[in-house]
Amino acid sequence: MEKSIFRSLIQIISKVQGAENNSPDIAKIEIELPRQEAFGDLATPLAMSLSKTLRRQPRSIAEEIVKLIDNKKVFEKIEIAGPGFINFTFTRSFISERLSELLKNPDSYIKTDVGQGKNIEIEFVSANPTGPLHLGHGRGAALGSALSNLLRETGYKVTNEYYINDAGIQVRLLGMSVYARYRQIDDKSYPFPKDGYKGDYIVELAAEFCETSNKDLVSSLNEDELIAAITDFSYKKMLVDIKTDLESFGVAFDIWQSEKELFKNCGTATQQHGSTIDSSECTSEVKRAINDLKERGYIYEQDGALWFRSTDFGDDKDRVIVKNDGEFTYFASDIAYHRHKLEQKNDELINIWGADHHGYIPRINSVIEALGYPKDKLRVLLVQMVTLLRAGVPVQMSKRSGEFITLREVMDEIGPDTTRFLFLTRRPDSQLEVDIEVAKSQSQENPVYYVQYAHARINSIFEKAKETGAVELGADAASGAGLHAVELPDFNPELFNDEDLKLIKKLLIYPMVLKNAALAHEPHRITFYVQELAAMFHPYYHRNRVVSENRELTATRLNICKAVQIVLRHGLKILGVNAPDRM
RNA sequence: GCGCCUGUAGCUCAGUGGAUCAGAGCAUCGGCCUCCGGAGCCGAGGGUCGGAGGUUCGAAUCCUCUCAGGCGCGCCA
Repeated sequence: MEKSIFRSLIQIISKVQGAENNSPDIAKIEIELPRQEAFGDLATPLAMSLSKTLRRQPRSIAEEIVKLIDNKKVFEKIEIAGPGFINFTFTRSFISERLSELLKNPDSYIKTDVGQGKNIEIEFVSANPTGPLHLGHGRGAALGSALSNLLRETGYKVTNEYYINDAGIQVRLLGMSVYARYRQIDDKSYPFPKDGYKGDYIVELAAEFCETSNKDLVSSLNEDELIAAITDFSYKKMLVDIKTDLESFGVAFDIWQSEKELFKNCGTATQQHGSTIDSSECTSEVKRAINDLKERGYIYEQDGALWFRSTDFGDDKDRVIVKNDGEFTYFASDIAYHRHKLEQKNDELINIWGADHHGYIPRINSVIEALGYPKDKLRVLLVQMVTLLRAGVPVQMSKRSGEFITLREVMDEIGPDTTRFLFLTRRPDSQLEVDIEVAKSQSQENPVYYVQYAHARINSIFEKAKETGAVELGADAASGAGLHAVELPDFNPELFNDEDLKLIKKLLIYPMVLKNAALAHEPHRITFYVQELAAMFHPYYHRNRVVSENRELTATRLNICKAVQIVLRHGLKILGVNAPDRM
């Protein structure tokens, strides 16, 4: 819908700007929703933004623009209001034509092409495989997958990626913890590692290893080998659990990138120690990355360690990548990882991190620049912390102490749909308090049900229509479950009342909402839109009888209902929430 | 101490590239089941947008300071 305004404005903007400034900045044409209905359907502050460069009064620019727009088929009226807003109101015939398009070709109507086929890679969750996912991870997972869906619907080619930190000390600590629990099965006094993971799941892992492992094989191993075997078993098991939880949560990844792989030196999986960096062909990603930076002159040695000069790119201090004991830091593999992603023909990278990693942003941005890429190639989105309460009392979250509430528990208690919706109705950068008791008790009046109910309700309207034979539904109607693909007789735009029109206009701006949400990387806008749409539909339903004796009116309203359902389904799908036909 | 994020209705939160409204849900109070699903609808009350300055014709929105909460500031991950 806003395209029609764009078209009109693009044609005339250069005329208005005149010869002295003939580079119409189309990207800067903003089209927005007026705050009040009385101000028309869509509005643009264009005249006001032009007034700065043209040094003219906004209202006079607006007048000139309005005079030049000549499209009576599309615009019912164009008004100048306030300091220089141009308000557009569409004609009924244009609205009805757009509604037809939405009904006949929903995909092409909804599809916008802000992405222009660009490859975009989103890395999210990436929790260490040392324990079950907790609620904070759930927030990142909800955001990441919704953003991924959103970008896919707006013309990007999206890859979802999970980075597995399977090479570091945390995994070793997991192994030591499980090993200790394993030994404790026979010897209760066996010491537990000081900073070990204390959760019950560690005990379970030990028991499981005990049950499933080959006894003869185990007894033939020395202690180091046994620890290695237990470590391997444990983190792989955790990874399986994580994948299972994510699946239940409706989150899928295209790539599971192992950190360990980045250290692989032509087929050997052992992590390389020592700071000697060779440049032979047969070398690990990590070493190649460091060599790359070295050649570019950003690496130096000091105090027996190898440093990356990130201060060249605005970081507070330089960062160590190989410690003086010869071990790589976590940062080293992260450099390699990002270099690897950049080499994969990705036009854009997005990382979704917990806010506790925000201090890490300058150094990773430095890496992008040091490798010769533009800084804005990578965008880090921060997800603020989730504070968990149970009946008003904060629950301490710590994997090490073993006291935390898992994503799995919450999904089991309140369901994946509610959990996702809960996360997606908040801006990612505001801290979130979740009271588990409240979330549970609210479940009957949860906003997600409100939206889903609108969808289910429409389905039952179709059933009613079919049952009463008020209109002839196409052949699809007979197929039973899920009437959303139903074929309907045409609608008659003359029958639209004010409420019909209001609802239809809300539907028609949906692509604009998607586009803006995609540009801002803010899926929560869809959540709010979908709630608003449901909040318009329910009252509409109560005041406007859909299935009636009047066949033409029935057909018209069924079409509107169908359009509402199409948009609701689409929006909910982006959010990763079910759109049930019955509840 | 320095840096990042956040302070909006009793609660949980939208709105924050100025103009064109301080809003939603929950909770509270009062109505609606001869009629397509009451997980719904209609209505009411409730906020000096943390505070103080500043810029402007105009600020929840921008600038400065301040108070409060969260999170960072390792040759940890």
